[in-house]
Amino acid sequence: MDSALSSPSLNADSQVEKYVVCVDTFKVVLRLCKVGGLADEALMVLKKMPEFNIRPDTTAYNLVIRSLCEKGDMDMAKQLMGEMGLIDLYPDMITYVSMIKGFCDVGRLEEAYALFPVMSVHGCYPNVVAYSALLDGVCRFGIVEKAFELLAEMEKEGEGCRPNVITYTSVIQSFCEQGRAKDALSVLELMEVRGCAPNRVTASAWINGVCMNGQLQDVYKFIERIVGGGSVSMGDCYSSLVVCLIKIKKVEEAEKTFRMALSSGMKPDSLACSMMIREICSEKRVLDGFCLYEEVEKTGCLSSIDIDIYSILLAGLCQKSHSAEAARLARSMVEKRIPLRTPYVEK
DNA sequence: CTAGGGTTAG
Repeated sequence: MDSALSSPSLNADSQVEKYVVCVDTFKVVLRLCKVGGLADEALMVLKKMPEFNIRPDTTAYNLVIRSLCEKGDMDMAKQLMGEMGLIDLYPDMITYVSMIKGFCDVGRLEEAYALFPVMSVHGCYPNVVAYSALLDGVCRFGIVEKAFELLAEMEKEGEGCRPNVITYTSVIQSFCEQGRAKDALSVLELMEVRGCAPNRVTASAWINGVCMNGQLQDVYKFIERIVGGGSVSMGDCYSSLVVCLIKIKKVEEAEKTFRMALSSGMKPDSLACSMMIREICSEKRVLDGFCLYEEVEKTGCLSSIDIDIYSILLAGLCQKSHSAEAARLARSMVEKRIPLRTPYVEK
């Protein structure tokens, strides 16, 4: 990056032919830096802009600030935010949300808090996203009472601040991860009181947390309860459970659960299907994996399954000389126009 | 640039 910027082809004095470098050109580069996690390079690019007589805009600053925040370099991010004023730019909601999230991520909660009065003074009134970012930090650092206080405050602030399903789900996730099932339950109850329906992400967060804490017995009660609410399907809950069981290496239980779900007419989601079949194949039970695949296919929920599964199955079947099954699978792959992954072509 | 989740190596 450094050499590219200082090379003769990208230089303020000798702009390449007739191509005009403008602020959007730089933003393309800044966006690339951001997705690539190159915060320092982004900063360098930003500093280069004036040499091209281009004044960075708020978006440009936000891209760099966000990169720095993601890297955890909050001192530099803070400095940059301060510098915006020097060229008559003002931080907007995106700037503040980035900063709040960044401060929370590194545990500097006080500084995250301190941004709220500042942004209000500048006419940028905190919204649900800003509050949720702060709340997320508060929860992650285990300050339960403060979390409930903040939720109440958001409710009081009115329309643009009211906690929504994403807000509540984040809180539940934090609590579940910390093994605070009771507190998580209070949040779920609070959602119900406020008329905010949990969704599959809420359920997944819960199931994950409880599984990780080894409280599998509680999972089934929870699933019954949340499905009873009518906003999450049984299939979604069992899919999350299967994914989770595989993650904690309880493969046998995962398989039992998965098969049970299938035979009770649920439609497991594509991730659960993919992971389950992949797992069975990795245990060298390719034929079992293939049978399960065919069974899953009958339910019609295979449309978005990980396409690598086909290659894995086909390669396994060939290797174990299950030619009839291999041929059947190959035919259906051709019909569905599913390409064979290159590493498997030889097989 | 705008909050929350989950896989992977023949």
